[in-house]
This record gives sequence, structure tokens and C-alpha cells, in this order.
Amino acid sequence: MYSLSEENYLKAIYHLSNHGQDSVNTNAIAEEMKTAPASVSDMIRKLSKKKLVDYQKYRGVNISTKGKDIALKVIRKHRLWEVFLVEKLNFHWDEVHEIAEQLEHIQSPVLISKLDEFLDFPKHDPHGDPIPDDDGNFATVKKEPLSEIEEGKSCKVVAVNDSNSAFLKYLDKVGISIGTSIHINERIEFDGSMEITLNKEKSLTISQIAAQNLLVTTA
Amino acid sequence: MYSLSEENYLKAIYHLSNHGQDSVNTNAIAEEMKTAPASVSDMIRKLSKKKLVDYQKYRGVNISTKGKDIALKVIRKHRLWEVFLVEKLNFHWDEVHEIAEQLEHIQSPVLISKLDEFLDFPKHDPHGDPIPDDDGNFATVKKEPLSEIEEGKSCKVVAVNDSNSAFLKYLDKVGISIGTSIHINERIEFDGSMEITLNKEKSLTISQIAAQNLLVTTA
DNA sequence: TATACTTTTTAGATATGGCTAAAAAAAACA
DNA sequence: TGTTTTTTTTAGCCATATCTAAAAAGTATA
Repeated sequence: MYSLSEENYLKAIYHLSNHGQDSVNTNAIAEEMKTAPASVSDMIRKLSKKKLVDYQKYRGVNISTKGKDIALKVIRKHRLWEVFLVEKLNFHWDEVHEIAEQLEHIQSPVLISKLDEFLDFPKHDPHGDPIPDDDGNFATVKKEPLSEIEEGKSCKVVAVNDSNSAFLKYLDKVGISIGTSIHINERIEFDGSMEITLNKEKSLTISQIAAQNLLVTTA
Repeated sequence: MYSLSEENYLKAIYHLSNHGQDSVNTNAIAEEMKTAPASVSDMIRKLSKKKLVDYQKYRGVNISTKGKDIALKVIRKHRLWEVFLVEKLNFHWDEVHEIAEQLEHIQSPVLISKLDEFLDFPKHDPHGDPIPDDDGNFATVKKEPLSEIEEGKSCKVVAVNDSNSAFLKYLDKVGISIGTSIHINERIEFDGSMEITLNKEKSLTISQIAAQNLLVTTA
């Protein structure tokens, strides 16, 4: 069994490592975890001793297969609980992250498998992120920021990059949610904003910042 | 906000204090918490400094109003989660305690009020124990061990004294659950066992130990 | 390539919550 | 009431996880 801190570090390292691809800086972890870099060094040494990360001093860390397993289990729990909170308890999608941060550390494999069943085996959380199965596998849809889509093309919202409350509230206000289809009418070059049409109905202008945080698929 | 340890100590002290009536021994707390008495002394001092218990050295502790509030909030959460696990996730009543011990420490008042609503405001957990409301009030049914009921009388099972798994499995096997009506046909003096009839249907003999752990009401 | 800057690690704290062993106080009893 | 036993507390540890300040290593640049 791993401590709450260990689980949180592994989750952060996994996120920063682009799904286990790249090695990760101490400072980046410190920023993600909101701790001092010195604390990160200590914890990294500890995780390394437990073979959860590969680590050479001053060279950054790579998450190990074992570490990735643990990170994915925590992510699975986080996302399942988010579905529960939204679908069953009627939370709004901008309210669930903090609570799921706590619930993701509950230790009980049977609880998670029963919760999964109760929720009818969801494949995505309320923000569109995929829910890994018990073995850590999940479907990857090729998603890119809306800001990358060319003028005249169409796409569908599949996830949000940042699920901070203010951004999600903004999306609600303008009528964008997971599954919304978007047509790019015009890209405004000077500020990166875009004029778009939602579900072939409603047109609006969206800022570059917002477009960068909205993940879409063109498939 | 209080730490996991503080919450567990307060819960233990509340339980041992007979709902805040009596003062509690250091050794009793140590046994309940499965820690060394020295650790209890330390924690008591800490809780006392925070005014969660009244404490004089060598004189035992009394839980304060503030401490009782916290204990009851934790108990409320524990019992609501137990209902969730049994009613929604189809856990068996002997499997839920350990998981609820973890879930009871999740901090989110709105989560609990939404869970309460989702469960349709239950008044009792799966073991028959009352669920305090948000202000810490709960209905008290006068309950006594089955072992205290006289020959020839009838009663109804309202709770179990000890929810250890082996005992609950035994109850299932013989067909006793919360709500079962029991008639005492005969009390066997020499070993304290009893011959009883369940729901006016099935007769069996129950040991003194089992009868002491089964709480009933004659009202 | 030597120097300056940035990143990372180490050293030495702090706080929490636990332990054992010994001392002190209270309780039991002869 | 004095002595023994039990209970409780204190003293001095340990481990986890954090911090700041300083040192060390790596990177960039003149």
C-alpha cells in the first residue's frame, strides 16, 4: 500500500510525463504539487527506492511500469468518482474535482469494481477524459485544442484541457459541453480568437485562451 | 479542519463515553484505538488544548460539546456511506465497515447532504444504528440485548451490538436480520442460551453470546 | 572555456503521530 | 495506613512529509 503523498506524486509525475513518455523535472513536479523543490527531491528518492520511478540525480525522473500502474489506478478511481458525483448526486461538472481528489485515495478494489458496475461501466469522466480499465488500458481519441483547427473545418468537443471552475462555468454559459459540434467560421489572426457555430445553431466568438483549453476531435 | 487521527480519537471517546455521559479511561481508549496508552496521553493533551475534550491529568477525559459535534458528524458520514454501500452497490452488511471507516473522513458538507438526499434520508444504517442529522440529533429507540428479554415475551431486532463479520454471517445463516420479530419460547438457565421463534415461523436455539449481541426493542 | 545563471540536492529544521521504558500518581488491599 | 498493583504520564526515541537556506551540479553565454 502506498501513502496518500506517494500516490499524489505518482499521479503528478504521470501527468507531466505525457502518459509515461518523457522524463520530468523536479521543478515541474514542485509546481504541480505546490511544494518546494527540496521536498520533491526527497520524495523522488523514496519513490526510486521503491522502484516506482527511475531516477538519476540531476537528471529528472521517469515513471516506471509499476509507478504508472499505480498512477492509472488512482486516475481510474478519480474519474469514476467524478461520474458518480455528476450522474448520481447531481453535482455540476465544475464542482467535482476537489471531492474526487479525496475519494481517489480510498483503498478497496471491490468498491471500485462495484462502483464501476453501478455507473454502468462509463468510458469517460464528466470532463471527457477516458477512464482506464482495471488493467490501466483506455481508449485514446486523437484530440487537439480547438485553437489548432483550421478555418472552415468542423469538429466535436471531447474534453477540456483544464477543468478549473471558472472555465467550466464559462462553457456552460455559452452553451458548450462534451459532445457539442463546432464549425470554425473564421480565425481572427491578430488575437487568436475564433468565430464558431455550435451544433449548427448558435454562433459566437471564443478567445484564444478558451480555444486552447477546449479539446476536440475531427475524426 | 481536524486530522484523521483526531477524528478517530473523538469517535472512540464518544463511543466509550456512552454518548457523552461518562468520563473515559486512557487505557480504554488505547484498546479501542489499538495504540499504546502513551500515544493516547499525547493525543488527549492535544485534543484538550483544542477544547475538544475536558481533561485533567490522571482523571480521564470527558468529550466536550464541540468534540461531540465532530464525533457525530463523522458517525453520520460513516453510517450514510454504509447505507450507500449496501443499498446502491449491493455490498453485504458484513462487508461495509472497513470501507466506511475510510469514507467517513471525506471532507465535504455538500457531498454528505447530496448523499443523504440520494439515499432518501435514511434514519438507520444497515446494522440498525441511527444516523444523526446534520445537527447531531438522532432518534433513540430503547434497545436491550435479547439476552435480557424474559421467557414468553416478544420483541423485534433493531440493531446488532457488534458488527463483526462472523456474527453477521451467522445471523444471515439462521435468518435473523434487522426487523425480524422474535418470541422467546424458553430460557435455558445453565448456559444462558434461548429457544426462540422468528417471525412466528421458524424456531431455533441461540447461544448466550449471540443473544447478548442482538439488540431488540419490546415497544 | 571560464563565468554566470538555473536547477537540483543536501543539511538541518519543524510538526504530526506513533513507539518503549521509566517515573509518577492513583487505586486496591492487607 | 503503609505497601503493592494498576493506571497514566513523561522522556526520549523513530518515521513521514514538509520547509528554508546553502551547497553542488548542470546549462548557458560572453
